[in-house]
Amino acid sequence: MAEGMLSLSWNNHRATFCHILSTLREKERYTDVTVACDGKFYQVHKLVLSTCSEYFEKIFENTPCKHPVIVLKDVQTDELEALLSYMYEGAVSVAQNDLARLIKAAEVLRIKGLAVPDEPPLSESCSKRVTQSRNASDDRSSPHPKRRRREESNTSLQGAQTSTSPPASPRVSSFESEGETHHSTSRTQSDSRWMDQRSSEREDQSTDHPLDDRLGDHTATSRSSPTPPQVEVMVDETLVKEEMVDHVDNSQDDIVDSGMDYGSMGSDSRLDGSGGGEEDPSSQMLPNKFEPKINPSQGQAQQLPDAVVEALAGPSGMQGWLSGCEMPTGFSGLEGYSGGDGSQDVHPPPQGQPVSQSQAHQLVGLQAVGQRTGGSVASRPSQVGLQAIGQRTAGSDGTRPSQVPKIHRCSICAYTTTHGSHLKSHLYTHTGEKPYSCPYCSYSCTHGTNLRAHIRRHTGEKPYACTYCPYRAAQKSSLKTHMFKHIE
DNA sequence: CAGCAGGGGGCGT
DNA sequence: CGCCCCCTGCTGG
Repeated sequence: MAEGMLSLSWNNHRATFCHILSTLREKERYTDVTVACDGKFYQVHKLVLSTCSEYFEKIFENTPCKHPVIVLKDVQTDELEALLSYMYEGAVSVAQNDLARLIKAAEVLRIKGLAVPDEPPLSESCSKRVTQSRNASDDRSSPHPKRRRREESNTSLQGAQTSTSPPASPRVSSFESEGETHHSTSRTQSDSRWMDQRSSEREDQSTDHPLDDRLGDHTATSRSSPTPPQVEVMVDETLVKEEMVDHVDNSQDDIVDSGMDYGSMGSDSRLDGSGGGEEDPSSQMLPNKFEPKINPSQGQAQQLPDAVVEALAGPSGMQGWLSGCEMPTGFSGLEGYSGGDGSQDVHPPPQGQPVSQSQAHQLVGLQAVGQRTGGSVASRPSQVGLQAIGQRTAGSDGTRPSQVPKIHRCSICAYTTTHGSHLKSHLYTHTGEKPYSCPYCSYSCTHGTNLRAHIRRHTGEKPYACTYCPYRAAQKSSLKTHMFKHIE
């Protein structure tokens, strides 16, 4: 720099940034997006999500509302929590058995560094990609040149990979070219420090691995290494890189475009974090509590082999699902945020019913990780999560009987109504949005009627007068009660 | 009494 | 179909 110019470097910038972000998340401060997952709601920041995932980035680009709610269906809460920790802190600990699931979820959400290469500046990546794409096959067979992956266990990996003949992935990027970057410790990047762990990975992203590879990979890792249950997933670490590499190529773009189901709606603050398909109305307004911990028990439920198998099957099956799901099941991409009414015109089978076989299949495919339950997918309210939050259905059999009143169903809970607008207000109970604000105080609510009743408190208005005495009540029910006195 | 939430009906587009 | 309004029931303080 020119003379007289000083380069000020904040040594702890990265650590501080990470810490503050985590803190903000814990305190749910400045959060501007809610991620709903299997009955739980997580208040997070668009900035962080979009920084760590193109998927989220696209969602936000296409979602005008200020505080969208993204409903994730094929991701389980423990996975989401782990991924959030990963995004906010750059690292997360995950049980080895859960790794496959986690990666799978990361793929779905296109989490950089886990499922998607943490792309370096475009110009660079593009050029490289082009040149390398041709060599994809080569890379595939030896994708880890530079990874310092756990050398111990990867022998089988390699075998598996070489044996597979994957479709060439469009997303090849081989930053493998040695020597590219090194550790994130370089000072110049201080601004983006909190993310740079990931960025350091880009060097190894060879996204061209086929699913099969992934399979092999997982199996190998999970089985061959009797290692401790906990695997440290550090972004800088080889472990992650390896996984990432393997997963990257799953047509993530498709996912983004066709939209996993997510619905978004405006919401303010409080969301029900109580989980479970059916919401207890009384608990709905409880502040959402973020649970930073990965739930180990959940992870255990699924044996590794299964997870691996699913992981394998998932991506490939998913594409079809994704592209086809929109129409048939009525999943819609961005819809239902406060601007609209959140209801979807779909004809999904009501609980537990008739999803056509093909649809069922697709649904199954969508349950990326863990919950592939065959035909029963649609039967559990909580599993409907992926669908846009509000949905409507014509007939239970999906045939749309010509004049049966349309049923609008909430896909978060079992609530149904024939009134579209009722669904809308009902959804407020899930999103926490309270559009009606009192001009006199900070009170706000979800019903205009209730607001009016509330305002009477301020105005002192008591519209309900007793016909027998001067008594007046602010609530009709009060007058009713009062009238009993006269009747007696 | 205050607040919440579901249901029904009317009206305008 | 969406919006608005009203009614009602329930809960908790």
